[in-house]
Amino acid sequence: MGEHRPDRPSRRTRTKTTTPGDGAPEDDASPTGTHVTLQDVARRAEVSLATASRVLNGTTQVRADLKERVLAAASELAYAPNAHAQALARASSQAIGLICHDVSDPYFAAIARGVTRAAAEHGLLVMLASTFRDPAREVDYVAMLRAQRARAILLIGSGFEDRAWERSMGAELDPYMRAGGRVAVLSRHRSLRVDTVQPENREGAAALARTLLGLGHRDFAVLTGPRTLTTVADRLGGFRDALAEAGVSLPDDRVVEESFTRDGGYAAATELIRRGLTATCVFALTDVMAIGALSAFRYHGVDVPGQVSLAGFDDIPIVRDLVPPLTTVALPLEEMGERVMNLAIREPARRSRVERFPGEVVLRATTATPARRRPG
Amino acid sequence: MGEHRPDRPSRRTRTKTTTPGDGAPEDDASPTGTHVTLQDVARRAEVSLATASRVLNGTTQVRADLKERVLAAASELAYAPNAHAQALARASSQAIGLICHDVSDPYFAAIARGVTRAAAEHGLLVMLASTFRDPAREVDYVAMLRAQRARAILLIGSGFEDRAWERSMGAELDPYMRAGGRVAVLSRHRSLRVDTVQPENREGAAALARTLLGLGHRDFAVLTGPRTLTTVADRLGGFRDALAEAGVSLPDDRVVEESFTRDGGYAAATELIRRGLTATCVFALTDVMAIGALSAFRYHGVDVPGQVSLAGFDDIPIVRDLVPPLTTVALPLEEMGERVMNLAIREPARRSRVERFPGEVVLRATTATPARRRPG
DNA sequence: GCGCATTCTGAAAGCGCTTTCTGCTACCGT
DNA sequence: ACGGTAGCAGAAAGCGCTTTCAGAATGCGC
Repeated sequence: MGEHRPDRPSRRTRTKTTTPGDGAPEDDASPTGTHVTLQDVARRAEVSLATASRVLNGTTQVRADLKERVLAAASELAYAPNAHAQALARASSQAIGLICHDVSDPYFAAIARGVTRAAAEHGLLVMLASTFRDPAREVDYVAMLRAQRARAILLIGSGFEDRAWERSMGAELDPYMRAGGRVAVLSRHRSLRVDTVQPENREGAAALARTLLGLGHRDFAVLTGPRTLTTVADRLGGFRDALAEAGVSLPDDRVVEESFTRDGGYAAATELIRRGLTATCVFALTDVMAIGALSAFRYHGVDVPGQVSLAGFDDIPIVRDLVPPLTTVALPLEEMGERVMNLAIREPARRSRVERFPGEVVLRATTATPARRRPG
Repeated sequence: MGEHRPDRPSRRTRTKTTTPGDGAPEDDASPTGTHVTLQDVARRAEVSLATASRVLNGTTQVRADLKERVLAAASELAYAPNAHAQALARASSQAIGLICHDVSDPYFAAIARGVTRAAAEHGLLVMLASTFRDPAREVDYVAMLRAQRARAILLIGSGFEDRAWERSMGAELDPYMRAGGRVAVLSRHRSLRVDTVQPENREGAAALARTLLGLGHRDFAVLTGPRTLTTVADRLGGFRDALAEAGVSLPDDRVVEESFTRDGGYAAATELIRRGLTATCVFALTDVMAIGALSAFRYHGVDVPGQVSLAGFDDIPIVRDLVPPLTTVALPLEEMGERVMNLAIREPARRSRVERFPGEVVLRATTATPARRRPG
């Protein structure tokens, strides 16, 4: 019946619980406890819920004056939409999950940087989980992320070669993916048929081996992490195979296994020394281990590269600042992080994509031609 | 996209018809698109929604056989509760927000490690945001986290001493806190009345200054980050004041400002050299800058600590592996991360708590008694 | 055997939002 | 002038869960 009133009639319609005494100052701020809802905004703007929603989302054209009222109301009330309600209503969330072993490891930190950067570009929030290398915890996190209806789950870091783990991981991941969840992994392959960013560990390690061989080394030792990690298998395998091609063998007692950490590297190098270091060149499977090894060598008065050459893998940013700067196989970590993120939110392909990132051998000063004791 | 669920009313119909109890228990694994809901579980267990919910939450005693049926159904369907729906219904979420400048900075990485560890203990998920030192982005993230109804928001890293920023930050934080959101910060104080973990930057820097003075240095230079950061003000202030107490001044041209990064440190040190380095001791306001500085000195053939001593601040893990190992002021970064997390989820106090963490000067090998050119 | 307290179950009302669907007004062509 | 169409506002139906609330079933005392 009514024309749209050109003038504003008394504000506040049948407000149920609006604060009485609508004095001069715009008193709205409920003192505590409850959030401002879209309903509040709509009421204050004297429009329907639907209209308020439309204005705020720009879904549909809304008459200019209404639009303005809504916007004003929203800002006056400092309205923040409830992302959970939105996620529920839209059946999709604004968050992606990132699972890695340990954020404070420079390798993961660099990748996480790439991921968060890429996520920011898409207006996504990153939920970060560190498993501290506990497979069970990894599965738990996937469950949580699944519950959060994360738009995608990113698994960063080597998978475990373990049947039980693969099974329970699959039990979480399968239903997640079946329901439309996206999964992408960095650096793992076995048993997971998902989009993958794959550093060429095997080839990189092989290339490194050849380079080291080219320097004249014939006597190697390797500092490795847990053998259940696919990365270990690949890097160690690639290295060993390339050596074998040149007729150089890598006896088992030259491979020292420790945890994939700085301290692990330190311990492994120390163990090597204890066994009576004869190798002229040591390959630490990750830069982080190499850092520890370098310190161990220094501590024990073993000159690098004078007495022994040392090489790592990953090229985390810090290694160029070491003394001597570390020879390593460079991986574009941050870029890999961006790629895995982008893979995950891209339209799913019929079959899983694999993006390979070759490693580039970068020779720095921890390696030199073998100076002593060449194997006869 | 077709719905293939015969036993499930298609979305958004107004059919009130609950499917009558037709016997045929079969058809579960929905091929695609839609998640398993509690409704599905209840139906399969032939109990009500309420009962299923109660079983899964252990809210109330439920008859043993029903309980068993629900549990079985849930596991057979690989049910994962929708955290958004839970958050909505319970009006509280399982996630906390962590805002830092850059995860890949070892300082933040170490803190993030502590935070994620503590969060895991409480079954919380951490939503991580890197601002890349952009104040506007920081405010945006708070808005997002607010929308997510994050249980708490953790602001890690120095705040900006900037009126406009403080205002817009407050505009987000105030309503959030008023609605029951918890906020805790690490390393900032101005303008935010919230629970705080406070490294004693001023005192730490002062203690460092005194130690350095004690070594015999009288001629200092400082490598600093952006002056709008409170951390810069505190560390620089503390250092300068302690110097002043000993009658040593720190002229402005001895303070080089660069970004708070490794490259910033490198650039700042290079600039110092360009100006004709006369100081016998250089204080880099963060270890990360010190790392860059150390490399710059090495590159330019300046011996540390032979020609110049160098000290940092924070004691990030890597600095003990530098050559020479870096003298610095140690902060228990990981522990601080745990504390700020715990502060945030603890019952809010009537007035904001402040937990102070003193820095401990740890002398390593980048500092020595001044070997040359003593002033005066 | 009956009334009443005691459990436990299921129906239903939200939580805050999006998105039909319906219905209105204004405008168009003829 | 009239039907037809476009454009836009509002009512209401969910999204998947938790949690009252009321009702059914059981047990007890007398």
